[in-house]
Amino acid sequence: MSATDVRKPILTKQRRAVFDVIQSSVDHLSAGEVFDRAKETLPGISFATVYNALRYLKENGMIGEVSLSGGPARFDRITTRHDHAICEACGKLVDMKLEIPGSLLKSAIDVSGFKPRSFELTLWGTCSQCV
Amino acid sequence: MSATDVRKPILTKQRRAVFDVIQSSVDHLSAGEVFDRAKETLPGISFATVYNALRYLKENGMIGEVSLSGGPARFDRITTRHDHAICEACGKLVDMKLEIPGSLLKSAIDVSGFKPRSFELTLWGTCSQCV
DNA sequence: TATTGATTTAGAATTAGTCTAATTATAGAA
DNA sequence: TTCTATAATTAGACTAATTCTAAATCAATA
Repeated sequence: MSATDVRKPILTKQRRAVFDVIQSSVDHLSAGEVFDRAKETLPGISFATVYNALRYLKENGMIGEVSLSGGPARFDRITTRHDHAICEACGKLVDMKLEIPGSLLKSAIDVSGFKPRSFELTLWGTCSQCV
Repeated sequence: MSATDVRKPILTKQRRAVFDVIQSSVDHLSAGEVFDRAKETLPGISFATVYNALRYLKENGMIGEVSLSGGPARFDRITTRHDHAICEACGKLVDMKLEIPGSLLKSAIDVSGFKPRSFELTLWGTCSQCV
């Protein structure tokens, strides 16, 4: 789907169930966790459909994805640009909305030579519970 | 191993082979790619040893790790703090050394409440070859 | 209603990474 | 040097995460 394609996403009942699971959770769920919760409303839903739905929703900008090292991908109900802090002790993932200076972004674009789509600052460290 | 532990890492010949593979590649190799190349100098090396060595070298600050969504972890010969640009079309990973303003880092620490260990700006977009 | 294309399903397959138990290598003590 | 303890390596089984396949179902529309 190209950037100029503005068709409204088709939400089947399976896709809606997956979407609702993500929207209703503050946490960043893995595909397995989404599957477990989606089954509560749609007991017959299959694992493959959850994966298909996650990909579809992501491609249509309805959910976000975060990948951490050493674990499954996690899905994010926030789709606007934002940042993450990751606790290396307990794995906690915290959303942050930081103001990234335009000059920093400009130098990233200049140095890489990339056409930018998005960007994110990630902070690794220890959360207040784990210190 | 704690931050105050300054013992010199023990480099067996397998660990050295793995280290050399990563040092001699500008690309960010996956564990599988490291295994293939390490076998060229050490034909008997096993997959498990490559994983063990990668973990050991990482814990001892001799290599870095980058995780992208939808793919295996990749290893990085650069161990000093730096940033990455990722091409969403071809998967290319480009190293960048950006000057992250202290004020930005401070607000990330304040917002998250984390004790920081490291941080990184990631830029997603399209590289010059893929535009 | 019949057709067509998209979606879902179950389960197999694949990929990435970890674990286990036996073997081998290494460093230090006797 | 030989013995002993510890650590590292190996092969292969295992687990977890994700993707693929082919058949069945569903939904829109001719």
